[in-house]
Amino acid sequence: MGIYERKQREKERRKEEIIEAARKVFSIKGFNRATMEEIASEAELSPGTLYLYFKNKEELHTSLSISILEHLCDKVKNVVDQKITIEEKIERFRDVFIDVYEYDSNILINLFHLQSGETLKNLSEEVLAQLKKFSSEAHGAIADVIRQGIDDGIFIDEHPVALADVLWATYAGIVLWVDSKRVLNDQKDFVKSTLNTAFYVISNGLKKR
Amino acid sequence: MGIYERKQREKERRKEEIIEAARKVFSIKGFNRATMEEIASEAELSPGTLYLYFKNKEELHTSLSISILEHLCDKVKNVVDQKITIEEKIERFRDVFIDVYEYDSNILINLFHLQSGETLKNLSEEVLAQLKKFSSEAHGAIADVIRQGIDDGIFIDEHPVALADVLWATYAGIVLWVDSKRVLNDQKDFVKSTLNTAFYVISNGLKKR
Amino acid sequence: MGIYERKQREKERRKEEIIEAARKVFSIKGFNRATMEEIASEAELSPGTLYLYFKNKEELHTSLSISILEHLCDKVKNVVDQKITIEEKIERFRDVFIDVYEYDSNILINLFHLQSGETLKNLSEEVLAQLKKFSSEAHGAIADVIRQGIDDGIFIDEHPVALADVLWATYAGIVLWVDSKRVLNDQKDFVKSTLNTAFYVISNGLKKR
Amino acid sequence: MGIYERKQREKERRKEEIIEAARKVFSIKGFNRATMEEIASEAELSPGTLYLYFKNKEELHTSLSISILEHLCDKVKNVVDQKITIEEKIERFRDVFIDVYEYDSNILINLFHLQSGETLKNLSEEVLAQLKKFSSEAHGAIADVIRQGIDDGIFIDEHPVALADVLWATYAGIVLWVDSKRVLNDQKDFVKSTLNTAFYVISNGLKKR
DNA sequence: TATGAATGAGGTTTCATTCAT
DNA sequence: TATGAATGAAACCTCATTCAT
Repeated sequence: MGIYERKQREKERRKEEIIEAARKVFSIKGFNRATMEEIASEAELSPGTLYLYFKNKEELHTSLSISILEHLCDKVKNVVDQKITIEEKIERFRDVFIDVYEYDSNILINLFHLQSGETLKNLSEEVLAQLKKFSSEAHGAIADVIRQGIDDGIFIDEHPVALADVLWATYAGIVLWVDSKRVLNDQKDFVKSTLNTAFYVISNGLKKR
Repeated sequence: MGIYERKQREKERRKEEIIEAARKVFSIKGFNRATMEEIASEAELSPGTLYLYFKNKEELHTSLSISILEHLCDKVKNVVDQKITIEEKIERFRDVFIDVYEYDSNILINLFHLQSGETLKNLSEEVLAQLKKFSSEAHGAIADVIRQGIDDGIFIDEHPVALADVLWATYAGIVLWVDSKRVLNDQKDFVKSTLNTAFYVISNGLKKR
Repeated sequence: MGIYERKQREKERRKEEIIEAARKVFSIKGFNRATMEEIASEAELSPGTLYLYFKNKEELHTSLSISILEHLCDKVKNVVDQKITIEEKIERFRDVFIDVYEYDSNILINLFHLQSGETLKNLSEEVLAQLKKFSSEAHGAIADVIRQGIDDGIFIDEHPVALADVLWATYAGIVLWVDSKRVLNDQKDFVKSTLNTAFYVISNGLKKR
Repeated sequence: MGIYERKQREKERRKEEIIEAARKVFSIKGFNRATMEEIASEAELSPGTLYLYFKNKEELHTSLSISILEHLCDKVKNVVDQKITIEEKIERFRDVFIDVYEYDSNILINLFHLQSGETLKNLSEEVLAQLKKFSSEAHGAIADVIRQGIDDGIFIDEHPVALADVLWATYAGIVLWVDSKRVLNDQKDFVKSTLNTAFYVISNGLKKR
């Protein structure tokens, strides 16, 4: 391994460390209440160092979101490659969503929260590109499975991309909606059952009659 | 009308005016970038005055959210009272969601965005109560319709509240998800068609086979 | 006096106070080393308040420069109006320059120091306009006197504006040059004698032979 | 050449390279906006290396100033040695000033700008000594010529050092004054003509009647 | 009730400088 | 000698909120 590669790898490792620290802080405080100083302190670095690796707070946050999106994307693509029926794949998607939610629900909530217009202006090209990449890959994989279902004559004749949107959006919606209900109604952890119901309804609804 | 009632009514009117000004500013700037001074100026009041009517920025924002939630709630309940079939009612819910989205999509996005854990701590009891009230009323109305569908043997045998959750969460999810896709992929205004697809799938999925 | 005028006047007074505090701090520390907090503290105000009256540090500094430029301008115009010979007026200009230098040499030095390209970009239109106004008025008044001298056949046939430039630049140059010499050679306060010599040479040089 | 001399020479060469890089960056950005990292990058070195050759940013800047001052000094002394009349020498001084201005006006402006009190405190003895040396040499050379003119009965009976101050300060003043006018009035490149006028007035004014 | 000037804590960010390698 | 990652102090500026009038 050349000296350049070693440095590059070292740099990646450091980035990961910072992202890990950011995960903890953002998770507890949310974007606004989290401070760069706090994240730096969590990473046992000085505030200035963060800026050697991330352009600004916004970008650090997005890099964190990307890391979870990448994770999600990997798992979704993994489902596609499995040798199982279409219907089973749809069920596996549900499981992936539940897994990821359980892995880090707060960051997932932030992921959906912060992908709004104004937010994306301060991001570097690189980060924005990654965001798009993983986002469209995950989405594309789901659309592919649905397309297959349509081709097989199992699913209703709707545009597969639109159906993938529905699936994905439902996921996002349940995560957020349930989060707010948890606060308002002091109910806890019914994401799982709600997702189950949702997927039951949707997979039922996808099928031709 | 006594002097007390008149005062009370006057106060309500003033609150409405402020909320209206806040709607404009939050809609354009989002929660963080909007300033109390800007809202005050839009309402042709001084910053200090806002604090006579709302405890803080957070609460003003939530009051705004509530006003749209109330609107949504009214419309949902209106659907329930109509003399139409269950299936038509489900279709009407879709129309209500589309209407409200078109009325003020930005605020609606904020409504979902900001109902997250940390945010709700600064709210007064009164505001929190209202939030819960409209939220559960709207949700309950939907659940009632679904329950009816189940009782009529049309819909699948799932818990009606859970099914209402799914419906509602799907709505929230599509609004948010589509908003972020708009930014990432430069696509515009396909909320409507996505909602259509979603409701088609779901209403299909609700039905017994 | 109406309420509006009173407020306006009050605001002006407060601006003056801040400028006065800034004069002290900038005078001792120079532009870079002076901090807004220090100026605020000198003015017995909070840092935030400074920003109610001045857009930023740059503009506060320039406003200070303007106040001395205005003073200089007044005195120059005053000389022009006096009923004395052209040659006496030139001598009076010298006295004005010496007076102003003695009034606040440090700020005067800053005035010349900071009127450089990059600096002026952050200023508000209003401030920039004032800067130009006083600058060109003072300069114009000097040019007028010189023009008179040329018309009277006393002075050499050069463009009066160019000659005014020379006079003015000599002033600026001596203030700065002498300031740096003071540091390098530990000489003190020979601005006056240098200005005297300069004006002697120049007024001699202005005359036709 | 011994190993010590070679090292010394090598060190000088490296210093020159850094100064050259600094010239470019300071010239474009000015003292404050220029960063050590940028200068290092321009010199194809690392930031840390700059500190092996210069105590700090201030001293690097001053070294740059000195290099131009040395250049100026050389040229001035060169004029003195020429076999021409006193009056021609004064004219040559003007040409030297114009040449140097044209060579690097920005750095020259900085040279005058930054020789103010506070700035000089961080300089090493060595650098300060050089600054004084070239400064007084150039100035002394001019004074010598003027002294000669007085002795020859051509020039007015004033202290030659004071007259040299006037000449020098006029130069500094025009450079700065013209720079600020350029910004305020959008006029360009009339340093030359202003310097011409100034020298015409002054050389006229130096002469006895 | 309404004002709006003043507050001041606190955040992000920059960058000259250091030091282990 | 050279590196360059890391430091960390410090600065500017914002803005929600208060309170005397």
